[in-house]
Amino acid sequence: MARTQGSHSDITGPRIRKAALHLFARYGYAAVSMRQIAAEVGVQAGALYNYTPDKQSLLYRLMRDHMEELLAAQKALPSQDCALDALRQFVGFHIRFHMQRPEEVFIAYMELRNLTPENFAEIEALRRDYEDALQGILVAGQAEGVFALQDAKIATLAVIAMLNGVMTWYRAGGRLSLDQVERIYWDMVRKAVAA
Amino acid sequence: MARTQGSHSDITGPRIRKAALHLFARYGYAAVSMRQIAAEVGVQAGALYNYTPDKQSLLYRLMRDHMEELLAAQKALPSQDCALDALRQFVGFHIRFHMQRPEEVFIAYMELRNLTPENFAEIEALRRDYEDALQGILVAGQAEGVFALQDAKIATLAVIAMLNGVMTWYRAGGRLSLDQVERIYWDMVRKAVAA
DNA sequence: GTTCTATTTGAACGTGTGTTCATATAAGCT
DNA sequence: AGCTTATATGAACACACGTTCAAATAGAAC
Repeated sequence: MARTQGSHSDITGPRIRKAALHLFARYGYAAVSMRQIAAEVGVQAGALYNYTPDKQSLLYRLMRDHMEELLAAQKALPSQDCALDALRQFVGFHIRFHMQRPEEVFIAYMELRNLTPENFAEIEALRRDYEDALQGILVAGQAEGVFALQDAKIATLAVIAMLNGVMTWYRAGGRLSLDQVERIYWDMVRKAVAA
Repeated sequence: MARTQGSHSDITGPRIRKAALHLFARYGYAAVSMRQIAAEVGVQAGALYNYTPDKQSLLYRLMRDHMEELLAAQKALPSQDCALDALRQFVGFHIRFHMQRPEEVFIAYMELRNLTPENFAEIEALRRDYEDALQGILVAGQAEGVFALQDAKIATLAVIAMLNGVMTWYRAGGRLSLDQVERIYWDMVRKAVAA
């Protein structure tokens, strides 16, 4: 049981991250030990330290990678002609992206308080970037006259909170398809911000 | 430092619960030790066990008391003539009740996974009771023809998720008064479920 | 087939965990 | 003033924690 250059190393690293992801999502960062993560990978605890400087970095990197993926995917969306289309696209994107990564999403807002202050600030900045994208759409829609909002910032947070609620109940194979879920939420969001 | 019948006992008990509330809300159940709680109260760790059988019960009782208070207060609301008024009343109640207990609210949905299965089932039942009250209003409104919902259950969860979002950003003394916040959210909820 | 080195082990470090319990203490009752 | 008893102490229990590191190991390179 030793190395295989660019083999064990390339395999163990991702497996550790995946195990940490599952366990943090299931039991919470503080309740999961390095030994549990190691056991899930099939390795001794000491071996983890070839891949992460410490437990905190394991959490931070999971969150940062998730947020950066989210931002990159959002920025890659095709631009739309009107705010209504942009909002529809955003709602569909948000629901689908998050549905595909329930564990990352769960960790990303349950474990914020377990980040060191510096790490927290970085993640929080990424989150604000994402919120700003939605807020931009809402403000543009107000200018177009298709949206009517008493407060754009609060509307932004309200829409995201509502959409994130999907995560708490949706289970693949349940009574509703993803398409249906998307339609239902789009209907509510559209009406909530409508002029 | 010993007892005062119906004095130390009546004082230490609540102080322990209050300390646990603050610390669990701030750092999370798993990250808080019995010794930290004891230190906050100004007592040794062993003394806590005169007031709680174990750490788990401390968490469970905080959550159960909170949920029962919430349910009792909700059931005590005056009945309304129409679903629209009932929904407006519910939105106002929900926002104000939760704003007054940010720590209890935070714990009640961040620490669910740290409950034993039996305790979790009980809390979850209480939560469902509360959701059912809102769902009843929405269904009644559909019958009256004032609400139009593709799916009443999802609308219920969406409204609650949206309202709970307030907790993540509202700070007393911020740029918006509670009345303003209530108006803004009521505006969005009303439109989201409107026929 | 030998050497080299990336990778893993396994034990150890110091500290902290939830919980228990014999002992000490001080207030209430008579 | 003395007795009783509710309350709190403080040490101890067995175990778990994150992290470190010398030593062992096994694939890659020659």
